[in-house]
Amino acid sequence: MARISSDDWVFAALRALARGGPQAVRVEVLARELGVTKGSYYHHFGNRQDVLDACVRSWEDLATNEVIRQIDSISGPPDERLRRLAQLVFAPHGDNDGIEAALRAWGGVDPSAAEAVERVDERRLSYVEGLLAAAGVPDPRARAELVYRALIGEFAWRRAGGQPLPVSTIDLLCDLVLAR
Amino acid sequence: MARISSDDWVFAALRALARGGPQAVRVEVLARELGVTKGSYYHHFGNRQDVLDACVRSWEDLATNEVIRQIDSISGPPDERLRRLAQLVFAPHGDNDGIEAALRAWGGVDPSAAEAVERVDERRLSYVEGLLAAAGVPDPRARAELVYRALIGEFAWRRAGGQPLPVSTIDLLCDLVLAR
DNA sequence: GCCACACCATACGGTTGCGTACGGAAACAA
DNA sequence: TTGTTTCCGTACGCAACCGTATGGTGTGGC
Repeated sequence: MARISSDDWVFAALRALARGGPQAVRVEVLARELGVTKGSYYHHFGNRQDVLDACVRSWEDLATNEVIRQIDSISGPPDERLRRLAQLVFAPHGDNDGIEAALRAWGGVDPSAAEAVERVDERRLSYVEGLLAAAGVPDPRARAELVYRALIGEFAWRRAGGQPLPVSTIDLLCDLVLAR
Repeated sequence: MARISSDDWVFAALRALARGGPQAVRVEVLARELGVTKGSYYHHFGNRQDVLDACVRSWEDLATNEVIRQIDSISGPPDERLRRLAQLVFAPHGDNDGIEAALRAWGGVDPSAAEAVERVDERRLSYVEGLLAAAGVPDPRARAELVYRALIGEFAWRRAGGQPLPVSTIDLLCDLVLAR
C-alpha cells in the first residue's frame, strides 16, 4: 500500500535539493522520507543521477512556465509592466526560492545544471531587455543585465538567511533603471 | 620530508571548497592532494569540521582585510570613490571569486558560514551606504542594498559559468545609482 | 649520544550510501 | 482462479570516508 510514482520521487528530491543542495539528495534518505525502501527507487530510476537530471528538467519547465504565466498576467505600458513584474519576481515564493538558489549554486559544479540555468537566464534576460527597449530607455540590454544581477543576488541573499528587499526598494530599482 | 603545516591544510581545503563546495572538502582527498596521509591531518586538527571552520575564519579575515585594502587605495570625491570601488570589486579575482561564491552558497546550509557571510555583507553594505550618503543621493541605504545585490548576483552569475559584466555596464550601474 | 617531542604512516573498525539480485505482494485482465 | 505486470521489501557486496590506535622517523635541545 501507499504506492509511489516517479513524480513523488522528483518532488522529494526537489525538497531535498532546496534544503541542502544536491549532496542532500540521497536515495535512501528520500526513501525513508517517503516511507518506502530504495527498492522502489531503483524500479522507477536507473541510478541516483537520474532523479537529479529530472530535477533539473522539472525546474527548467517550472521556471519557464512560471515566467510565461507571470508575463501573461500583466498588461499596460512597458514601464508599468516592468514594475509589476519586478514586484512579482522579487517577492519570496516559498519553496521555489530555495530550489532556484540551490540549482544556481549547483550550476557552479554540475555542467548540465549550469546549462539549464543559462537557458532560463537568457529567456528572462531577453524579456526584460524587450520591456526596457519598449519603454524607450537607452542601453536596454545593459540595464536588463543589471536588474537581473540584482534579482539573482536577492535569491542568494535570501538563501543565506538575509531579509528580503522591501517593496519600496524594488520600486526604487525600477525608478533608477527606467530613468532616462 | 615534505612537512605540512596547518595553513597548508586550510589552503587545500579552500581550493576544494571553491571547486566543489563543502562536501568536496574530504580529509583523505586533501591528504592525497598534499602527498601525505590523513595521519597528518588528525595531528593538526581534531576532526573534519575543524578545517571547515578554519576556512570560514580565513575567508572572513581575507574578505575584511581585502575591503579595507581596497578602501585605503582610493581617494577623491565620494562618487569617484564609488566608481573606482565598483570597478575593483566587480572585476574577476580568480580563486577568490570561487571561494566567495562557495561560501555564500554554503551559507544557505551551514549556520556558522551564514553568520560569517552576514558579517562581511554588513561591513561592505554600510561602507557603500556611507559613500552614497556622502555623495548626497537620497535613500543611500536602499541604493546600497541594490548595488550589493547586483554584486553578489554577479558572483553567482560567474560561478554558474556566465560572462562577467563589462566595464561599461558597471559604470552604467554607478550612473544610475548616483542619479539624483 | 640521547631524550623528548613534533610529525607522519599504517592498519583497523565503523558508518553511510550506491547499486544489484531476488522474492513476494498487490492490482488487473481473462 | 490463474497468469502477468507493476511495484516494493530484503539482503548483500562494494566503495568512500571518518576517526582512532599505535608505531616509526626525523629534528632540536642538552
